[in-house]
Amino acid sequence: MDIFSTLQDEKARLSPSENRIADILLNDFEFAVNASIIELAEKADVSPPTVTRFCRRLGCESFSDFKVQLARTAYVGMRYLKPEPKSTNPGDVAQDIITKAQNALFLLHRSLDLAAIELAAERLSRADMIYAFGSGGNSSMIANELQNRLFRFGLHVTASSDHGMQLMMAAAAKSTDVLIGSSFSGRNGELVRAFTLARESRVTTIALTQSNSPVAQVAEIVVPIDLQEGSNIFRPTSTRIAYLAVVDILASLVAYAIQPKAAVALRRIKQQLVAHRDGDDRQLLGD
Amino acid sequence: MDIFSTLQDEKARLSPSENRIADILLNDFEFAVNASIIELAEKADVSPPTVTRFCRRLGCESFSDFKVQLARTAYVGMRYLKPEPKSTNPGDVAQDIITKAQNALFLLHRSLDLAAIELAAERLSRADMIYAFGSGGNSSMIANELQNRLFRFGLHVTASSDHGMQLMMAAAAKSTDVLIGSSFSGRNGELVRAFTLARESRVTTIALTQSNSPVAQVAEIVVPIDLQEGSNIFRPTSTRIAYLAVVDILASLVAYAIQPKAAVALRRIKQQLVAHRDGDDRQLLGD
DNA sequence: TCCCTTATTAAAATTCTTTTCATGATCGGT
DNA sequence: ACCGATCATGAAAAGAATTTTAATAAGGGA
Repeated sequence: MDIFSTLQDEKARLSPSENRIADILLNDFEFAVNASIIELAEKADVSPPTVTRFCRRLGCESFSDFKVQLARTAYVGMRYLKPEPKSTNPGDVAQDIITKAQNALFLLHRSLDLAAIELAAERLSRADMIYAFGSGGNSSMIANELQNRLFRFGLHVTASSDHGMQLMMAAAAKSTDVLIGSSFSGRNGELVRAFTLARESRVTTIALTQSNSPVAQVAEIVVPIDLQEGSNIFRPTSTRIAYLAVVDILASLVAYAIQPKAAVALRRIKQQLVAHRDGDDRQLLGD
Repeated sequence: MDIFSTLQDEKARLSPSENRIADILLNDFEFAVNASIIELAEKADVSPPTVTRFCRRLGCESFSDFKVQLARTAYVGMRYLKPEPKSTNPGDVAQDIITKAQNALFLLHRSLDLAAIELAAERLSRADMIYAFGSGGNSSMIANELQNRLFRFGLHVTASSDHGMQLMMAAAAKSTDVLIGSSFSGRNGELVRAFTLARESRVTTIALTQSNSPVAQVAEIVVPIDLQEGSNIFRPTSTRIAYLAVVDILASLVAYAIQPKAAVALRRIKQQLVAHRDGDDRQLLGD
């Protein structure tokens, strides 16, 4: 577990002096990782022993252990306390985007519901047919991605971003099928309808969405993904990266669950692709 | 700049003793970040002053500064030295995938050609019409993503993953248009043809691909993305995440270049979406 | 109010880190 | 092969930083 979550958890129970130390960590992090215990103590207006105790309280061996933990967490975890890009020049924008993406992954990792993912993977790997639904630029990409990943293992999958088709497919699905749907906002009413319909025939329904959202409420298995977008309206990507990572995890688990079948299918696809190009075997599966 | 690249650069010039220290960092990193200078010196079979000198050589103030730098870089940067997932249980798979994704972003950030990106963004923002091409599950997703991002700014874009259409569109494009194509492998022969055709009419051509690949060779502007996939054939995702991040950067720079126009278009799209749902304004742009 | 618990620190002890200086090795040029 | 210069290294000393100890202060009930 990392320091910042511990800090969040403990902050209320901290004494006034310790709170001053915590504040420095949160506000002037750069200073904190570089300072000696004495400097830090001075800045917080406490004595060095208080700092040592503070570190121990947060689960560290010693002050230097604490600094290492801090630095380690911070590379990724800290940045979300400093929200916006410094300027619109390419270097800063790139840095900001990449940091946000790494953060999204970091937060995702922390909040993953592994049990749900495992269950979802298990159902997917046994499905007679898989329907992957999602609409709007983001979720439809996820639906396509699911198709793209799963068909390679020899599974039967189709993706749709068309509400009408989704409803018809949901109505036609059987109890041995799986419907997996993505909704970033959790408020895709049509998807809710499709899920509801599918559950009437006891089709397994899996939702990748925000927990406690309308979509989450109607799905049998919910893989919660709770990340809020940064306030910059131009940029919805980091959440998508998190979704992609979840799909990746799901697909990998499915692959492991059905190893032999998947390997055969993959080999065939690969041969097909290589024949179609110039025989370079090192290329990707697909482009 | 981070310690690991410095280490890579310097390693050849290091003395034998210093090399032993470097080896410990690379092989037993966990030990290294937690050890005191004395422990580290002992393990490397050198004296503490040698360690101090080693740290200075790598550009750090002191040993403790060095440890902080190390820990900071390591959270993301270090992991790629330990390649494969430990097991196929969900926790390990998730950890492995997320680490790889973060690494892909980390390596991408290091190798970004900002000048090329800036130039590409500038051309995109002035284009009369943008054609986004890509085939195969991965690149076609990127093409769609480009469309999805750019149309929101009021630009004219179309994406295609169909070779025939691509050729026709490339033939029809004018010199005020921009053709942007993605190829993970760089060996998409049809895309090469489309690029070649487009350049005959002096259409601006932008490639997101591996440097020095066939696709890169025919494009006017190359945004190089050079990451090799891990050896696990089940998993091509982390490269895609890097491509997505590049698209994100490009799209953001385009947005900044054409601010007012983009903001208006976005507002309209947002109203449309909100009206269509249940009026919750906090949701994403699209699902 | 008094006593107990907890928080805090000054000072001492300890441990870690760096500097200094001396030694040994290496290398290029005679 | 020899010499001198440069570099690498470590022992010991000096200097910091950190932790422990033990004593004080500050709250919070009985």
